[in-house]
Amino acid sequence: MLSSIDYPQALNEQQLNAVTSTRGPHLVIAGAGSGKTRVLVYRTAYLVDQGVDPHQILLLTFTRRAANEMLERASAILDDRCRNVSGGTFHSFANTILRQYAQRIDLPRNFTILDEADAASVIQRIREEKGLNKLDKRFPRKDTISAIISKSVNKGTDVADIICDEYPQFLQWSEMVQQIKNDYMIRKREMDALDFDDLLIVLRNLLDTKEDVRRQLSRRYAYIMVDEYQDTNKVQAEIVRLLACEHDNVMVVGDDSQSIYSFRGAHFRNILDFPQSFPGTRVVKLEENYRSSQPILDLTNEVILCARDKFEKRLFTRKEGDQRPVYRDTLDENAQSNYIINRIQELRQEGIALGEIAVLFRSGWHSNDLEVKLSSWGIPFVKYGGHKFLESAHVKDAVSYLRILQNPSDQVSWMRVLTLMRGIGSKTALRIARDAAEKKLSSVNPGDFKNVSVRRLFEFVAAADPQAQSPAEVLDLALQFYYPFLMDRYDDYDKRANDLESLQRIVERYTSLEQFLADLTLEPPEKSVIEARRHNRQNKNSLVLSTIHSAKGLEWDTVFVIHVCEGFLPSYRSFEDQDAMEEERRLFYVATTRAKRRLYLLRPQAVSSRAAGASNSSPYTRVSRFLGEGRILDLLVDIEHRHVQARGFGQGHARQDRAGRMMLADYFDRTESAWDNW
DNA sequence: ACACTTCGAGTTTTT
DNA sequence: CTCGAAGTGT
Repeated sequence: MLSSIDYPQALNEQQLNAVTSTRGPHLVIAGAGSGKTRVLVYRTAYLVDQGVDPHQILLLTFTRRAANEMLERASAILDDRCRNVSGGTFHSFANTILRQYAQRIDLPRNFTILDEADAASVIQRIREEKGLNKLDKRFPRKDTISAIISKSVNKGTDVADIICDEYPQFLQWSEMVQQIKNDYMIRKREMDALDFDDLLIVLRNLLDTKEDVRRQLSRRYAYIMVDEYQDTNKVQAEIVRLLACEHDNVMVVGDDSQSIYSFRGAHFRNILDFPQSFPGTRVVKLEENYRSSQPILDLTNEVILCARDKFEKRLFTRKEGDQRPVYRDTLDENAQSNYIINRIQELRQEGIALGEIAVLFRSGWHSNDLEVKLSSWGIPFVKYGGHKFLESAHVKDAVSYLRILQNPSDQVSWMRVLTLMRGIGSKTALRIARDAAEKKLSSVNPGDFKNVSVRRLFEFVAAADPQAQSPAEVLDLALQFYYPFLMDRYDDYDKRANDLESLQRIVERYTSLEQFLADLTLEPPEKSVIEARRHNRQNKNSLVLSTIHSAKGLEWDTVFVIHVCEGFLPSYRSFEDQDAMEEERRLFYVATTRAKRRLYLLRPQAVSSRAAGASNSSPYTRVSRFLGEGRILDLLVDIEHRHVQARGFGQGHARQDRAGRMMLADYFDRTESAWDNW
C-alpha cells in the first residue's frame, strides 16, 4: 500500500515509534512542547491510512476543542475520513454511550445532566430541609458541600476522610455532610438526573457489570487513544481499562509534570500506574522540545527540577534564542497592567500579531485590572477560563424552559422558572414542581392554576413539542415567554438579551434538543469568546487572557505570567498543604512552558485591599517562592535584585513588611516619571 | 406563611 | 460580585 504521507520525514525517531506502533498498550511520556499532539494527529492519520475504519478509533481528550483541532489536522495531512474518528471528552463520550444503553441499567434515556451549579442547588434544598441554616456554628456553604461530595466520589474515599484532609474546619459536620451526600444521591435518581461525576461512574459500572456491552463496545472501539492522561482520575482509568478489554490497543499520552487537576480527583500516579493495569506496556519518551527557545527551556527545566517528586526528564531543544526570560517588579496591579500594554505596543511594532501573545494567571479575577485597561485602550482580547456562557443567570433561565420539556422530572429547572415569577417563592414552586413531575405533563391543565404566570407557563409547555418542532423553534417559544421576566428582573436586560440571541444562533446548528442541552453543559461555550465574536469578527487577532488551567496544551510567541507572588501563584489556598503546593509549582511550570520566544514574569509589589484580603492581610506582596529556588534567579534578567533579596522569597515574613514599605518608597521615586511618559 | 429586601462577609483551578 | 441569614412586608 502506498502512503501519501512521509512519516519518517515528519517525525523524529521516538515520535515515529509511537505513531507506527499500533498494537498493544503504549504509554507516551511527553514533555512540554515535545510534539505530543503531533503524535496523536499523525497516529490517527496513520491508522486510517492503514485501512482502519475511522469509526473504530476513539480519541479521548480533555476538551472538545482539542479533539476537533486534532481531527482537523489529521484530515489536513491525510483526508476527510479522519473526521469520522470518534472523539471528545470522557464526559461527552459517557453521555453518548449512556443514552444508547440506558434501558440496560434502568436509566431513563432522557436524563438531565446537572452542571456544578445545578448540583449545588439540589444540595442547597436538602440543606434547607435539614434546617442547617439555623445553626450557631458555621456550616459549609453549598458549593463547598458539593466539592466535598464530588471529591469523595472521585477518589473513592469517605466524606469524613476528605473533610479531615482538606476541610478540617468542618470536621464536626462530617456526619451531616455524609447524610446530605446520601440524600443527594437519592434526589438525583428521583429527578432522573446525572451530575458530571455520575456520567463517568455510571459508564464505568455499565462496562463493569454488563459483559456483553463491554465486549461490544470494546470491539467497536478497537483503537483507543487518550490525551492528557496525567489529568485523568481513577474512574476514567477504569473506563479505559474496561473499554480495552478485547484488544489492549491503547495509547495514553501525558506528562506527569503537568498534572494540575487533583482538585478533580486526578493524580499523576495514575499515569505511572498505567503499565500495571496494562502488562506489556511499551513506554515511549519524547524529550526533544520544539516549542521554546533555549533560555526559556533552561528556566522551565529548573522549575521542574525543584519539584519534590520528579521523574527524570530533561528537555532539550535545537531552537536557539537570545531573549532570556524577564522578571519584572511593578509597583502595583495598575503598573503591572500598564507594563503589559506598553510591551504589547512594542511587540506590535515588531510585527507580532496580538493573537500570538497571551497573559496567564492563576485565578479568573486576577486579570480584572488588566481587562479594564485593555478595554479603555481599545485592545481586543478574549478571555478563557472564568465564567462560562451558561453560568449567567439569564441564559440558565432560558435553558431551564427547554430542560423541563426534555425531562419533566427536572426539579432544578422547574424551581428556576417558577421562582422567576412574582409572588412565587421556593415553597410554592416546590409544590408545583412536585405536581408537574408526578403527573404526566400532558395531563396538567393550565386552568388549574390561579397565578396568571403559572398558567401561561403551562400553556407554553403544552404548546411546545420537542418531537415535532426544531430546537430553534422551541427556544423561540421559550424566549417569548421569558422576555417579560427578563425585563422585569434586570436593569441591563438589553445586554442580556444579546446573550439570548447568541443562544439562538447556537441552537440553529442542532436538530435534537437532547443533544443541544447535553452539549451546552458538557462543552459550554466560553462567555467572552461569544462576546468577542460579536464585537470583533476576527478574534484570531485578539490578545489572549487565560487561566493557567485553560492554557494547557496551547502555546504563544510571547507569554506574560502575572501576579507571580505569594498568595496568587502559589495560591494562598495551598499554603498549608504540601501536595497542593507541589501542584502550584506544576502550574507555574505549565504557565512558563507555554512560551515560544518571549516570557515575562510580572509581580505587583502591592495589590488592592480586596485582593490582599484573599492572600494575606497586607497589601504588600512577597515574590513567589518559586523564583527563589535553585538557579532560577540566574536565568532571569531585569530583576530588581535589591527588592527581591530584601524580601527573602517567601521566608522572613516578619521583617518584610517594614522593609517592603521602605523599598516601595524608594522604587516609587525612581519609576514614577518613567511610567508617566508613555 | 411565605416572599422580598437588605446588609455583611467571603471569593481557585473545570468537565 | 454572590451567597446566605436576618429583618420587613404582604
